[in-house]
Amino acid sequence: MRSNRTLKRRRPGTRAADSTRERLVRAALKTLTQEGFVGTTARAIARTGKLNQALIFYHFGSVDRLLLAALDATSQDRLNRYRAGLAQISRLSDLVEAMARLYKEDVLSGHITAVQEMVAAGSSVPALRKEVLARMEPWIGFAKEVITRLTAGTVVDKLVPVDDLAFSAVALYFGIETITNLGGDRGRAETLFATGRRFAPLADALLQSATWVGDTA
Amino acid sequence: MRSNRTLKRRRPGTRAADSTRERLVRAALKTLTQEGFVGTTARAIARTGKLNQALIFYHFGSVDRLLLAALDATSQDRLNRYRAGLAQISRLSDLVEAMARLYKEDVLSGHITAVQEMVAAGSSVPALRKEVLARMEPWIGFAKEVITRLTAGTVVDKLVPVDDLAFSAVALYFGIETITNLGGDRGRAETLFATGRRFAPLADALLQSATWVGDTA
Amino acid sequence: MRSNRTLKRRRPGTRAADSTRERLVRAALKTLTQEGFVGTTARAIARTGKLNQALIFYHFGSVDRLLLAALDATSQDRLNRYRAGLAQISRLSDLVEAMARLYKEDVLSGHITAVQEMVAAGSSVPALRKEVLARMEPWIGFAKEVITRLTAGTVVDKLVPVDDLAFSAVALYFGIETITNLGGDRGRAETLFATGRRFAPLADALLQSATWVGDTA
Amino acid sequence: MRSNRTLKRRRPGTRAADSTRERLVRAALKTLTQEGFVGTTARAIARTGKLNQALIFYHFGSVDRLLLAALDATSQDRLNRYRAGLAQISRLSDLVEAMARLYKEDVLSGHITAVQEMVAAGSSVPALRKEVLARMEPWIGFAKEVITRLTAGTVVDKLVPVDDLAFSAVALYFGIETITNLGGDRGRAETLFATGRRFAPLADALLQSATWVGDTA
DNA sequence: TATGAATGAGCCTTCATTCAT
DNA sequence: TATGAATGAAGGCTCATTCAT
Repeated sequence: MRSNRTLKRRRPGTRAADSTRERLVRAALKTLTQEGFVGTTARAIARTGKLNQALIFYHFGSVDRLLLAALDATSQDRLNRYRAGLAQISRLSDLVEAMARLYKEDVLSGHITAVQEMVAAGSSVPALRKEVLARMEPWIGFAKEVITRLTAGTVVDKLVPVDDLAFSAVALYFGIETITNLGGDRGRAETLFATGRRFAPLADALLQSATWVGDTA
Repeated sequence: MRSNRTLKRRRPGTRAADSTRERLVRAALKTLTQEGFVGTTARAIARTGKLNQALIFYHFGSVDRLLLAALDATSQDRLNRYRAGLAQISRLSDLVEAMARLYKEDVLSGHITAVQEMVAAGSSVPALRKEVLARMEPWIGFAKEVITRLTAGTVVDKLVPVDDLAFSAVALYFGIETITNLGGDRGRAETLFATGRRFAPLADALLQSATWVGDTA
Repeated sequence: MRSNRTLKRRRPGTRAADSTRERLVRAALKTLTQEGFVGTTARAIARTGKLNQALIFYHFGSVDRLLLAALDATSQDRLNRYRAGLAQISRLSDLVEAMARLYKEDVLSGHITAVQEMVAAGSSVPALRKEVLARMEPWIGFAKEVITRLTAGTVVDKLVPVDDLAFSAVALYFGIETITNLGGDRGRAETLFATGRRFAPLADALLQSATWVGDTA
Repeated sequence: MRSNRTLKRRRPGTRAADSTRERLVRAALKTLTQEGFVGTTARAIARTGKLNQALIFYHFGSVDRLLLAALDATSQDRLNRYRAGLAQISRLSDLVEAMARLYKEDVLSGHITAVQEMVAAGSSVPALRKEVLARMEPWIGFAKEVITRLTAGTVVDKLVPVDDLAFSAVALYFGIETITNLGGDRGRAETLFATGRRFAPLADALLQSATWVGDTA
């Protein structure tokens, strides 16, 4: 079984062959979304990318490490996008808008499915757990930042532990993606965004009022 | 690839051998929690249950079908437990208490990990998706019932679509379990329960007041 | 592999259960024609006859022995039919007619396919060879009888070894069946009969004249 | 069941590894003659050729496809031999001589047994039928050529459909081989050749005279 | 840097057969 | 006489990985 191997380091000279590495990463991501993690074998990846199977091992040492690298790449890329997209946000209603936009990007690019597949893979394969978890942490940290910013000076900020909120936010996000991926339809997720959009203004108002109360106290 | 097979029906006469079926189901569940889905091979299950590998195919026709049967069994069992445990609940604070208790049961029995593994498997293996999803629906339905009961006559009931809440609740639950399973530590989930416990009374009060408001209107 | 086992004797009391034996034999024959020898497993036979798999072993000791018994039964039955059908024949033209009729019977009953499958099986499975061959010999003997009768007093009788003719006749017969079975169409065999029918009178005439010549000599 | 699989195409770059392909083909052929079709498993072939089992699947995709490739190879090879050997033949007596020589070659090389095994396999395994039949057709075509040449200008040519003769010739050939293979002794086949040798001159004379008759007409 | 070939382990599944009832 | 359950062996095939070039 592929995923029982240990994750040994290996990384040949990072010169011109980077394009091959990139092609491998892209192929891995694509295969992940198309075939699911269990279908993402060395052969399948190579087929998807029209590459030689052995290149996976030459460049990444193992399939798992390629997959992790792919997760890294996509995760980094998306995190940057999210940082940029949410940088100026200070109200829930804006947050919802921005998130809806970013989520749509994720869906279209297929990246979210790939990431979700890797999270599921983390469950399925003990050897991957630690590595996958490590790649989730930045997201929790980022969620924390955003939440902190948005709730600064409100009751929420004072009463609710941001850690819990951040953890829950990320968990909810992946939970939704997991079920969505099972059903193959994005309908429910989109409905959720719509609902969120409807309530954001109200929540913003509540947060505001709560802030004043907090201030007078 | 095991999971590429179709899921053919099969079920030999259900007399005395039921205990074998049960042992197989238990072994499958145990293997799922111990080795992860990818490690839950026919051989591994047989080893865990000290059973002959061929029995899996005699009784269930395929590994996937055994796994699904195991999910069925555990899911049914737990759903009953949850129904019973939450039947009398009408306040959030009670809900949190009850959930915390049930969750602890789930953790101790290992059932929650097994279920989570199967949900992840549903992602990883396209052929399993539909089946796993079908087994999630009852939970969403149940969540809807509970939420409906708890929010009856409050603003929430009037404003927020229960479907969205139910879906989110289940997604959050599995999202939390997924990350928890990655980390191998229950700490974060427990912290969450603690936080929930702290806020439930407040939320109850808010719901109540909201109810009055609604009444006067 | 089923067919690697030795053929041990076994035959429980031949009382009322004969009907079960018969059903098994019929099921074996039917499976042979429908699934081919390799598809004729204990399970498949049991399924075809809606019988319990274990009965095969109870009544016949092994799948191979059931198959051989089936070959016996069908072979005996058909040989009787052929004997009866060709008993009064003394001319080639009559022979062709009779054979065409018998062949049609064989085809309709499916028996010929079953026999052919067993002959092929004899090739495929060394352990079956001797047994199958033994069941072919009566046919060669019968062919010899018929040929002897038909050529009695003709040149052919004096010049050509009847053994060779008989052997060739049977070989031709099974050769035709083999190719026919591959193609799934009886067309070629029927064309052959038509041609035979056309030439039989001529051949009869030749034989006759040859007889006279032989007589005068 | 091995033979239930579909026959997928596959053929890796045909450079240096051709010798492995050849070794596989040879091993398959040898196993076929030594163990019979049913005993010709991937493991058995690998053992015979002292090759890694997985090579079969690497190079041919499936056992059945290797077997078919083996049949192709041997069939092509022998057909060429037969073409060459019978190219100059214009009389039955020469034909019998040439055939006897070629047959002996076939027997010694074991090729005829292998082919016969595959023909039997075609019967036994529905999935192989079409493929095996397709590989028989060239032989029927070749037989037609030879028969046409030999009977050109004779009554036979005018009266008997060559198609029937060709079909019968091939059927007889494989029928003989089948029974021979069952018995494990070549005696009967050789006797047949001897008889054929004895009668060929007579038949040639008859054909000739028939020709004259035809001419005068 | 790339590749075709090769390998050993392992997987799911099925088979013939046996056994207790 | 019949049957459901069980078993050990084997089968076809795929996988991750390595190797020689």
